[in-house]
Amino acid sequence: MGKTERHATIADVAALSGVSVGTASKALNDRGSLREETRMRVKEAARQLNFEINAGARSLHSGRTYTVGMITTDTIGRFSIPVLMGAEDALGAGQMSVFLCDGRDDPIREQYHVKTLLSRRVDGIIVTGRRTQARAPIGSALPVPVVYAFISSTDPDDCSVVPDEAGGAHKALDHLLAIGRTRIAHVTGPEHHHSAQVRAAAVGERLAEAGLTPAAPPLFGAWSEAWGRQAVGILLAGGTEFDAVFCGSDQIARGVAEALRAIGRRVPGDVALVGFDNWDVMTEGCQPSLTSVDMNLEGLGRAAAEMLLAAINGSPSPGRHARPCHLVVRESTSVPLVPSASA
Amino acid sequence: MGKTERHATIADVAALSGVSVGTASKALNDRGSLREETRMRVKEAARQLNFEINAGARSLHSGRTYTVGMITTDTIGRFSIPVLMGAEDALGAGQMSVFLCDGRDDPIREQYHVKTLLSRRVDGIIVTGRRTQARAPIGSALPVPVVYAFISSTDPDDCSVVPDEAGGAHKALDHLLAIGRTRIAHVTGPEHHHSAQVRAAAVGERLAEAGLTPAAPPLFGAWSEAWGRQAVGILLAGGTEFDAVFCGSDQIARGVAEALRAIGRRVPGDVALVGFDNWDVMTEGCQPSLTSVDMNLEGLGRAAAEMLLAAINGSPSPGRHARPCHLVVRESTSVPLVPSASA
DNA sequence: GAAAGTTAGGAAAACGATTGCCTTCACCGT
DNA sequence: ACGGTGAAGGCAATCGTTTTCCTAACTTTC
Repeated sequence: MGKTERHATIADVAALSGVSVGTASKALNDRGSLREETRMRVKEAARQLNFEINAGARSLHSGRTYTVGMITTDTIGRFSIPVLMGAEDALGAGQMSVFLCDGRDDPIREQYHVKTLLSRRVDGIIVTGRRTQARAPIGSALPVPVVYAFISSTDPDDCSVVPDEAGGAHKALDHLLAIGRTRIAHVTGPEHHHSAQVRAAAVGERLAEAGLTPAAPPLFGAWSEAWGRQAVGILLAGGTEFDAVFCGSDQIARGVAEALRAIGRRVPGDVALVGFDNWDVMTEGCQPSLTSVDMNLEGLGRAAAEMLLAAINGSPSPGRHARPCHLVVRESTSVPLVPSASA
Repeated sequence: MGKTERHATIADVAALSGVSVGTASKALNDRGSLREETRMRVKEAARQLNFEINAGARSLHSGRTYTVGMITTDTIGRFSIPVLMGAEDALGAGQMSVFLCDGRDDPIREQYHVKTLLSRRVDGIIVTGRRTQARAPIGSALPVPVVYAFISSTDPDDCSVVPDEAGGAHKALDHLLAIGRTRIAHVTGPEHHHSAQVRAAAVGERLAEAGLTPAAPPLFGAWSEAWGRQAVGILLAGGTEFDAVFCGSDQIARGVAEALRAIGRRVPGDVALVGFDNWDVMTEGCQPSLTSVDMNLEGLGRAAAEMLLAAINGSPSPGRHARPCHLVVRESTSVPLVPSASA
C-alpha cells in the first residue's frame, strides 16, 4: 500500500522552484502577477512533489471548509440512502465533501455528532432520517445553516424538504379512479406512524371528493409483506367487496398480491394494486410488476443540498418545502377494467 | 434555524476569562500547571461562549486530522451500507469522522475523490464496493494507509478484508448434506461475476468431496427473482431430479421458492432451499422463510476500520484477510427429510 | 536622461491552536 | 537577608496557506 512519502508543503514547492512561499501560492492559485514561466515552473515543481494543498490550513485563512455534515437521525436505511446520494451528488458538484454521521436513534450520539461537526467547522448540516415525521431541531441558534431532508423539523422556521405524501396518495387514487375502480381499500403501516396517517387521510379525502366511500376503513398494520397477506384475509373475512387496493408501501402491496394470487383473484383484472415507495426490488419482484408512488428521494436529497448551499451563500429558504411525488404505472394497474372474467 | 453567533475562538475565551491564549489552551486540555480556579474559570468561559475548538487549526499543529475517507468504487448500495455502517461505528469509537465519497463506477470521479481526501489530510482511506472482485489499487505509494473492505485490491501487498464466500458456500452445502439432501442444484448470478464463480466453484468442490455429483451444472443468470423463477423451469425441462437448491443470492432463492410453490413442490419438504446474503427483506418475505448465508458485512466493515486504525498507528496488516460467513437456518431447510408426501 | 508607470516577486502579518521556555512571585530554610 | 524551589501563567515560535503591502528592476515617454 505504500504509506510512503510524507506530504509536501508549499514551502517544499517554493524551495524546489526557487521562489518564495507567497509567490508559490500565487502561482498555484493563478493569482497575483507572475511571469508565465515562473508560474509553470512552480506548477511543475508541485506536480513533481505530488503536492496536495493542505485544505485545513487553507480553511484557517478563508473561514470556509467546503465541507458539510450529514446526520441521519436513525440508522442509515433504505430511505436515507437515496437522499444521501442525491445530496452527495449536488454537494460534490459544489466541491464540497460530506461527513457522514449515523445517529442510531440515540440523542446523545446525535448531539455528539453535532458538536464534532461544528468543531470541524462544516459549512452546513443536512439532517435526514427514516421517517417523515417532524422531529425536534438538532440545536438552536447553531452557527451554521441546517436543512432537514425527508424528515422535517418541528420548528417551522427551519428549512425542511419533504415529499408531498398526501399528493402522492392523491395521484394513486386518481389513477385507480381513472381506470374505473370504485371499491378501493387501503392497507398501510402502523396507525401511529406519520406516513401511514397522512396517506390514509389523503385517501379518505380523495374518495370523498369523488363521492365514493372507502371499500373498508383503512387497515393499519406493519410495513411488511406478512401484513399485506394478512390484510387480504381480513378484507375477505369482512365480506368486503373491492376492485382495487392502495397500499402504504410496496412491501405491503406485494404481500397483498401474493395473497390475492393464492385465492385466485387476478391482478389487475379483478383487483388493481398500487404500492408506495417505488422500490425496485419489490415492484419488479412482484407478480405482476407493481404500480407505485415514487417520492423521488434522490431529487429530494439534491434539492436539500442545493438549499443548503444557497443558505451557506447567504440565501436561506426557511420553512417546509413539499416536493411532488409521481406515479409509476406498471402491470398491476395496466388493465383499464375487466368486465367479468377472462384468461 | 438561527445561523446566528459566529464561532468563538480560543482568544475570545482567553479574553473573557482574563488569561492568555496559551493558558486558555492548557486549561481546556488539562495540561500545564494551573490553579484549579483558573482552569474552571476558563472552562466556564468556553461553555458560556459555546466554544468549539477549531479542529482544522488543531490538526495543523498535530498533523493528525482524526478523519478518514471512505470511497465506494461503485454506487452506494445494499452491500456497501452495512460495511459502511460497521466502519463508521468502529471509527466513531476512535473519535474519527468519516468522509463519504461515492465513486459511481467512474475512475475519474474516483481519482478526484482520492485527491480531495488527501488534500483534506485524512489519516486513512477505506475503499469498498458492490462486488467482491479484486480491483486495481486506488493509487500507489499514497501517503496514508488504505484498507479495502468487501472489495479487494489486485495488489497482494494491500490490505483487503473480504468475506470467505467459498467458506460460506461450503457451510450451505454441509447443511444441506446434513439434512440428508443429495440431489443439489445451484442457481446463481452471471457467469462473469466473481462471486458467482467463486460460489459455484465451492459448490462443485464440496459435492465432489462428499462423493456426489451436482444435480445439474450450475445455472448462471441474473441476480434477480425473475431468474430464479426461470431457472426452476429450466431444471424441470431438463428432467433434473433435485431435493435441494442452493442459490447465489436471496433474490434468486425467492424466485425459486415461488416457482416451486406454483408447481406444487413443497419447500422444504420436497426441496430444501438456501440463499446467500441473508437479506432480511428477502429471507422474511419468502414463503417459507429462507435459510441463508450471512457474510456479516457490518462486522467486516468494523474489522476493516480497526485494521485501518492499526495501520494509522503504525501497525499495518498487509494482505488479504478472509472473514468467515455463517449460516442462518430458517424454515426453508427446517425439515431434516420427508419420506414421500405429507401435509 | 530623468520622472513616472509597470511588473515580478519577496517579506510578513494574519488565521486558530499548541507547547516549550521563560518570568514572576510566594514560600521555604538557613 | 538571601538563595533555592515550585507553581502559575505569559510569550512567542510553530503548523501551512493566503494576502496585503512593499521594493527593486524595467519600460515608457518627453
